[in-house]
Amino acid sequence: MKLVIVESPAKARTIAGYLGEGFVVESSIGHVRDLPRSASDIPASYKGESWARLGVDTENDFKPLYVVPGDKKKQISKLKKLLKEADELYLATDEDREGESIAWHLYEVLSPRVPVKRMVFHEITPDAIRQSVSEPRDLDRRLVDAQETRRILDRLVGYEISPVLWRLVQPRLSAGRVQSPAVRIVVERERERMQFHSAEYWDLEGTFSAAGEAFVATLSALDGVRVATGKDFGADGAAKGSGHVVLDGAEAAALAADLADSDFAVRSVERKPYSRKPYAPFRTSTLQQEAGRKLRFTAQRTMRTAQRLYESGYITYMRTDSTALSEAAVAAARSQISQMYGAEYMPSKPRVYTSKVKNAQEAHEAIRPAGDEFRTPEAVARQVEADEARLYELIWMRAVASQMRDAKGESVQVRLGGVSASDRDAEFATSGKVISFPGFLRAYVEGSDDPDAELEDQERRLPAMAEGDPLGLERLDPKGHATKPPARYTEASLVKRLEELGIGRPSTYASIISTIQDRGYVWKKGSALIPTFTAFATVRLLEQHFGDLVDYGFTARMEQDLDEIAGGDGEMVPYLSAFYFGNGHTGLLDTVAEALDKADARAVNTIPFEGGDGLELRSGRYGPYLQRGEERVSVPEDLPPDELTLEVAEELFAAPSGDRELGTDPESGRTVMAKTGRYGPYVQLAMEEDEKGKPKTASLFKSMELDTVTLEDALTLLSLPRVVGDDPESGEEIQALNGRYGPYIKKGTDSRSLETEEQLFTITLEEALHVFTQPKRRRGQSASAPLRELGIDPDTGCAVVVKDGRFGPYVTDGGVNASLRKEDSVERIDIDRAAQLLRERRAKLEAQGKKVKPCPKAQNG
DNA sequence: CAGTGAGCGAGCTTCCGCTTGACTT
Repeated sequence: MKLVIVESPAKARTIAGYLGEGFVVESSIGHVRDLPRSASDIPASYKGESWARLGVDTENDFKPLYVVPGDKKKQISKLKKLLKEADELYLATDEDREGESIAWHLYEVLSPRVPVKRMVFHEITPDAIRQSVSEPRDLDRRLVDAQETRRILDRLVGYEISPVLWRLVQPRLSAGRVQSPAVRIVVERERERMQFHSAEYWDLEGTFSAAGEAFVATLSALDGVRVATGKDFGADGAAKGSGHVVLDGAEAAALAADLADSDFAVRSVERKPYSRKPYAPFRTSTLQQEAGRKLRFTAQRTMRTAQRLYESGYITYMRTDSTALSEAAVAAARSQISQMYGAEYMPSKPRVYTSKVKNAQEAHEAIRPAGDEFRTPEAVARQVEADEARLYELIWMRAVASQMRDAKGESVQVRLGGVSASDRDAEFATSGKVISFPGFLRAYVEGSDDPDAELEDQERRLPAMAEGDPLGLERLDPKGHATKPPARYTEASLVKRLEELGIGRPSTYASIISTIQDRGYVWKKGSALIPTFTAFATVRLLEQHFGDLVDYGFTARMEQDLDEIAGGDGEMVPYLSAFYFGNGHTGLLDTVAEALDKADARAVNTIPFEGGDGLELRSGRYGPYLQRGEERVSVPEDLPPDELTLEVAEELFAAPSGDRELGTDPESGRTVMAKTGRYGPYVQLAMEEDEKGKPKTASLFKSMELDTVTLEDALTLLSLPRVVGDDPESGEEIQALNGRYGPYIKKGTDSRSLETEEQLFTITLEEALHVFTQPKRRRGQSASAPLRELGIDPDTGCAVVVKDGRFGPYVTDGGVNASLRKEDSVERIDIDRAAQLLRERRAKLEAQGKKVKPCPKAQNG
């Protein structure tokens, strides 16, 4: 038996059918080994290494530590079992950098004792598969090196720079070769919008008639000088260049009146043939863009739906950067064209699409209907769900249209004009388009991010006109226009931009969008991607200290270097060493150190704010806020940055967010306010402007909410502290109060927490005195009661127990404590594991030069 | 960012790129 391993289970099923008896086809389900993802993935024997967190031994030739992730272990043992029965192994993963690497990892993990062959194919057809079996090659170690270099570089960048963000911006943030430029693209667009000043300009829209047929034309020139359009204005709102005239509303209205009785005639008619080629079949990025524009799908929904179509055998592989069609696909498209649209829609020769995508690896075909005969959308719709049917139709239309003839027609430009009562020459222009042969447009019209551009695609007919023809004037309307800031990115346009820059891969476009949202860099309003204030702070830090990383050309340069490694003109270790330690330039390691040393957290988190003298916009621990002198006010997180104008800022200062009037305190006559502060929601007795001192405040109980708290609740809260009584021994007053850590009672400088907020009002003097006789202890915790007793630690001879603490469950021997790890649980942990954790903890304490407290028994003996 | 009294066990977060499922309700 010969064992063939491919990457995808669906592919394995198809190929198994083509190879038949004597072959078993299985899948690796993607990569089978990787650097440890998080601390819990690091084997215990490596935990102590200084480089364990990176998973790359930077001191020893960047040797990577590979582990088989938990979710892949089952598949590996399955493959191992099959390999025992096999007398030959074919590694048939994709023929690109990642595929070659998967093949190598499989080889390493399976350590086969039978002959191993590398087998590659680009088309999944019986012929292609049979041919590739008969023409195997060897593993390409250089290509594997290039992948490993890419993998390690990404790890070094991500895991060295992210901690800088934790220190200077916020914990849990992330930086990476791909995500950081993506965030920067969105931030830069928002910056442009923030700096944008709209310009107003006017023209005239005239309705004319020729031979009884009406049409519309726009004022294009006045006294021979071109009338300005949107393109003549800069982002600062000022007109740029010369040779045009800008009209304001009054001028436009005056001109309209002046032209009301003028005679108009056609001045020129210019006809041009019109022709348009179809679009290439889909690759991942264009599918995501079109599904976004036409079906309003997110990138994720598109990929999920395509995955189902692929698994059911309706379409070819959906993660591809190629627009190439196999011969069988071209034949299928052509036969469908002649059947459905007629032979005149079919070009004499098949169209060939060559990809212009940067860094394309082209391991697969374009995305198209599967098989040697395309199933019609109607046939597929009967068998699948709505989303799948719609996406299939889109894929089908695009693939079929790509092999159809060009659309043909004629476009016409008409100029017309007249002279006004005060002798001004006004020229108008209009254009039309007539399609004489629709060609591929019969099957497919591309969607657009810009609705105006989409309109252009429509046919527009004009009446028949010739130079010198007199025209009737039906009406003249002054039209005001305003220039608009560049549109925000959508998922579709961001994917397009990333692809243009060669950043990211087909398998990751959708997850890039998810990542930048999950990390809190970007949020969606409708389909627009809006950067958060955190994103501004992060991008600014990265621009100032890691300019190379967020440079849009970084990935392209890396790809060139990887190509050199793959081609034998470069080597991994010197390359990584230069990148990390530096070589005639500053390496990553020093750049990180310098950033930590020089960057000022306050400056980093301050976002430039136009026009606000003495006004600072900052991203802080509690979200974004504005500061002016001593005054501070929160900025709502869902306020798009470009809407934060000086005017809005003033409004925010005037009415701090979330404030609510609850009513009047009958005793003092003061207004009772509910507010949100640094420590959460609270109520307050308002004070007059000129009053001195501080207003009385009280935190809400946990059971209350800011939106629902009543005046009665507020008055109860504000009645605290309550005097419980006097201590008969010392004479000191005992008070019940609500504080930072919840309800408590206080006697002089001594205090004890209470169990419930209710007790603040019900506790008696006797009960309070009893509470004071007890030792201080944390809320809700009976005096250090262990969750479990594990027995005696063989290392120390002390009893070890599991306790629950602030940071979750931990084990302790009375001297040293150690938190349970992700892979541990209170129920399953045993004494051996606990002893191991304690050993590790002791070692770590010693390494940090801290004292290791011995456990009670060791102390005694 | 409103201001009021503890005592106590840290450890982990993060990258990019391949590929699918899932302890249960």
